[in-house]
Amino acid sequence: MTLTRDFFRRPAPAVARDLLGKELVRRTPEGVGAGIIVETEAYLGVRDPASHAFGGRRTRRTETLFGPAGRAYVYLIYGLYHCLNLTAGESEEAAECVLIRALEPAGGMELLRRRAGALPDRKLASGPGRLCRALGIGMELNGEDLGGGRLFVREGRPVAGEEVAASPRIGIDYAGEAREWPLRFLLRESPFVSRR
DNA sequence: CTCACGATTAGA
DNA sequence: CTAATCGTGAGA
Repeated sequence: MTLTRDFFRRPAPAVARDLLGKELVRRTPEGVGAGIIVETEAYLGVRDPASHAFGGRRTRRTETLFGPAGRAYVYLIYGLYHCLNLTAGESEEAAECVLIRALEPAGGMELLRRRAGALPDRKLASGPGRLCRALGIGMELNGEDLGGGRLFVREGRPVAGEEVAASPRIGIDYAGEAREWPLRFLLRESPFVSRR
């Protein structure tokens, strides 16, 4: 039912692709919020100019990227928003991960709406910053094991190959030729993806 | 120590 | 189109 470490201990692009249709669940004292993953991006770690770990950068921030697969890598962006990644890859040295970019809200709607503020349901969790806000994900979850119960991924609905589209990643114009690598995966027909 | 800047978002 | 807002990472 819930995905175990072996699921994440594979190349990041495969993990990113296979996460589509799965359900991300967040448990807090206030209640449970959940959503179906509809958009992801793979980051290839030390060999990916778009990755925080590019070139082997191992710092306080990137430490969890160099740890085991199947954990949350959370960071603050623009001093305002959080982004949620799930660590992946067959070797820890590679420092690969998958960015969760958009969810289709699927549980705890009242809680999600309350945290997201005045947004239509289709935008509640559309975008990496918005989904973290809606699910109540902050730095306290950085390094969190996805088997710990506060945050995990489980089977959602099956996804056929024709439903999946790949495209270049968003917001990495600084990454040279890597900005064209087709490492963004999304459900073609989903109205909940962050961009068309 | 300084300083440029970001895997984003909301709003004009 | 720009502002918001602060931790990070590189370099002096």
